[in-house]
Amino acid sequence: MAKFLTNREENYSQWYNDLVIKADLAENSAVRGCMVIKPYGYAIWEKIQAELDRLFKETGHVNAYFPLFIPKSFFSKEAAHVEGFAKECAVVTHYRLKNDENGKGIVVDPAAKLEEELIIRPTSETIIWNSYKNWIQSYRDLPILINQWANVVRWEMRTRLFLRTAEFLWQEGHTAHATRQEAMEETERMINVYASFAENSMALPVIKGYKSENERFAGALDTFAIEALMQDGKALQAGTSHFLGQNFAKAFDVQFTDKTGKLDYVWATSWGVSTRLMGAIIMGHADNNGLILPPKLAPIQVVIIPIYRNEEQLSEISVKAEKIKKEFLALGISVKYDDRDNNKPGWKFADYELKGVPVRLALGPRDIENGTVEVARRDTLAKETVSIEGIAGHVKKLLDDIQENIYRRAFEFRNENTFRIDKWDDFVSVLENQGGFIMAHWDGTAETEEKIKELTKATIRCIPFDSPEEEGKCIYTGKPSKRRVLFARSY
RNA sequence: CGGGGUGUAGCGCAGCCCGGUUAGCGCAUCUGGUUUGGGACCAGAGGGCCGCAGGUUCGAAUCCUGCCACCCCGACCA
Repeated sequence: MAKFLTNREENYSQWYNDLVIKADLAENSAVRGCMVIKPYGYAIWEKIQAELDRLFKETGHVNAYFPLFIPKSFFSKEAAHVEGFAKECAVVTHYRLKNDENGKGIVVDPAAKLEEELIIRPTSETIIWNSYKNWIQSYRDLPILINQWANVVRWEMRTRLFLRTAEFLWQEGHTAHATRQEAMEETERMINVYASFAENSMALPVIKGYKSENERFAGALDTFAIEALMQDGKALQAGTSHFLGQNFAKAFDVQFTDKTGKLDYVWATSWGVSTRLMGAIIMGHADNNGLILPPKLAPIQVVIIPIYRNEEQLSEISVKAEKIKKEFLALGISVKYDDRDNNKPGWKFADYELKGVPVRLALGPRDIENGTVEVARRDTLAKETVSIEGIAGHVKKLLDDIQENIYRRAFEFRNENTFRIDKWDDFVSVLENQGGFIMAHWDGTAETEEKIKELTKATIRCIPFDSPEEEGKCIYTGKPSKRRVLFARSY
């Protein structure tokens, strides 16, 4: 089986690329590093969006929209921020084209040079804080809890569908608060929202923690992240939440009068997840037969495939199938009845497996006769024949079961591939031979972190919130350390 | 951005080294028929600016130059 997919064990990254293309999620476009997200892939993104949007609103946030373009001068107001993003910015310098004088197509009109160049947003802190300046005068104007769904551009050297593209879709929350504590609470709240989304909806266990100074967001005082382990033993940063302190308020001069009448700078956070989550879902669950979508994010949760020898049988099956379909819809289960006659059932079975549809029902003459239906689950590929009576309830439970099972599977995989390591040689050999998460001591210096990265390509993914205090010696320098941190090679 | 590879029908590829009839194969597509419980079969048909732009030549998919895109390995990064 799976003769259309590269084997995962043979070539992991080719397997990933094949899967994205063959499951019809996305493809490369004519523009370097930019992808076309195809309807099936976009449908998954829409499910992700819908659930996250619900969670954001539940925690008091509202949506708004800010411009795609950021004047260059805004960008340079926060020093660390510009430093971090300068190398990957797309810049608009002109606003008009004209016919080439040699009659060969069109050229940029040099007369139409912009007074001030516009940066295509790689992230929106600066353009947003420029607005916040006008919105905030008093503590009564706070907090501001805004999220925006947008596209951003980061001119990446090397791109991969969903994991790293020059343009990507994301959401970015930008909040403003009266106190340090409130902003810190918000930063924590949102990393928790991301973590529970990852675990409950994406069925992927994640580790929450602080980023080391090196890995922090440009302009942040603290960055929290969730890190997931992929099947090839590499880590994927799945979401970040930043405590920005008063950096952007100071850069954009956003002050407010507090309850005591004193002027102070506003405290800020920002937080985001992107279409990269698609990559996490793929690499977290999929197998050699294709995608395995968590039922909660599957655009099609159940597919019904008719098996028939003639038109008569088909119409009989179709009547039954449409009836079942209604029962599913009544329970809020999304279902597709695939009665296309250009492919045989076996072809459809393989195709829906490739696309990761959690549950497949096959309905044939045998079933019509016996009042049964064949139920196949994508996660285990197990098949059973059950009574057609009460099928919707049965499948609903099965979907919950699949959601739970793939989470458990990913959880066990992560546990089996998380190592507590105290010797440098072991550290290197685990990274070389199997990958995975490594919990090891670190002396807390950026130099050591840098050196370890240089030698092993592993970085500190995060300092887990729940990493207990424990006396130890740095894995590389042997200097004293108070807690273990999470190392891994990463995407 | 450095090193390596690739680009020929919707997809996967052969042809290129050594220039020369009408550019070929498999899958897919269309038509007709037989089929349909794990990627069906037979017969026929359609589909090509040989990545793009220049150059060499009587003649270029094939040789040369430039550009574009993709893949792999580095540096950078969500």
